[in-house]
Amino acid sequence: MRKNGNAQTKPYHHGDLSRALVDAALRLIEREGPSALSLRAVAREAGVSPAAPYHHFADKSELLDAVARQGWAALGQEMDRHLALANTPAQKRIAMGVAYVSFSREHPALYRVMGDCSRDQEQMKMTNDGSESSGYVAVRETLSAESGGKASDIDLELATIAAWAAAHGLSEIAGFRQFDGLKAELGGEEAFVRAVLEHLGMFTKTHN
Amino acid sequence: MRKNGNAQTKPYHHGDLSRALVDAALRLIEREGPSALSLRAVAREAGVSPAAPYHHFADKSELLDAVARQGWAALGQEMDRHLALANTPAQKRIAMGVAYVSFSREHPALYRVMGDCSRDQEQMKMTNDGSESSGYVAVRETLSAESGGKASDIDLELATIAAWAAAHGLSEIAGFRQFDGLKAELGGEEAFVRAVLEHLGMFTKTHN
DNA sequence: GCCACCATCTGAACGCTGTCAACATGATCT
DNA sequence: AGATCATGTTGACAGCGTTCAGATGGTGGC
Repeated sequence: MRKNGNAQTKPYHHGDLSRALVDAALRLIEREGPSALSLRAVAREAGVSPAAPYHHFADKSELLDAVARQGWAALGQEMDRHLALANTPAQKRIAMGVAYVSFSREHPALYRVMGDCSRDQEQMKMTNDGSESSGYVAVRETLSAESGGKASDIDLELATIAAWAAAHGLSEIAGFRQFDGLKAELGGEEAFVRAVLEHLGMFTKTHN
Repeated sequence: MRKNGNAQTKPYHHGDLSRALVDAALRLIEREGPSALSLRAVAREAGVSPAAPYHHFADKSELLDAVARQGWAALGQEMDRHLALANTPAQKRIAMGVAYVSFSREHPALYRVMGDCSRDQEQMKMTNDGSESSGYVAVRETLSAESGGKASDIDLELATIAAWAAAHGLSEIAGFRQFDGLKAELGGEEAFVRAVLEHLGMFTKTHN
């Protein structure tokens, strides 16, 4: 009845409404913020009736899922781009963190939708299949390289999770007004983000 | 016209509807989840008409604000409780992190409301006045003690922000299913959280 | 070339939501 | 006692997600 699989088959009437709806949602989200993102508004933006999306998505959350996937893909590209500019593992680790937080700060509404989707599904939805996201793997590999390959698998996993948690947490609080003074002092938000990330383990005792 | 200040003056008809509404919201949020938290549902739960809340809160978000403040207060108490059980600064740092994440994991719906409010107001709303939250100060003091008082103010601030970001980030991803195996291996979710927090700065180079 | 089929889109409807204006109630002050 | 005003109710409005019956029009079989 309803397509749940790859919605890539060309539609008949519109042209490609699935994609048009996602694009309309992305446009709306950047223009009006996440609270303005109603199904009806998306349909309006795409120029179709409020019921039209239901032939392509089971419900609103499935449309938001598609938007979120687009967002995670873009974030992954951004991390790759920053990664290519860094040389040492330590530089790479920081570069990925800065890329992650910068993206979330430049597209806060989209990042919010991405986070809501992940939370609802209780997983990082960065790939549509069940495999690990390329970003997650890249972080772990960088940490592995930084340890000289001497870290155990479990330590590596835990450190990767910690890094991811820090990036996500910083993404959500970096915009708080109480940091405005500190940002000015450090020369901008990116410098602030970099500084925070560099202070992550400042007082963590060495592990055995 | 509408009270925006301390809504603690005893109401006439109901008894204390402001508080009753917040309590009803907390009850609803734990029972039905955050998506069921509509103004009308809260009024229903409190046994009043849908328009009654508007004599105590300007709009829905102001009611949620009050709920969030209650949540931050409870979280602060929980952190204090864990703090009292730890001895060394390092233990205290970890204990506060575990307390934070445990609270958010035990009351996920409430924590979501708390986060949404903070995000909308672009600040950590842990106190109703503009002062720094006691939790934030406690973290900074612990980190200061751990450094032996030798860390600069700015380093201390950055490290505190990093710690807060990590705790918040871990709160949001700790429930993801992809960590279930790791949690089982480590002996439960709290052990997992503790392990992640201890790996926070695993590969961070020493600062100068 | 025609027709039946079916994916796609529309229009109208339902119950829900947040919010408001008008009105009712009743405690408090003089 | 009577005025006042904070508090509560009722009824209404637009907008929301969602569903369903029916219109539309491209596609494959004959």
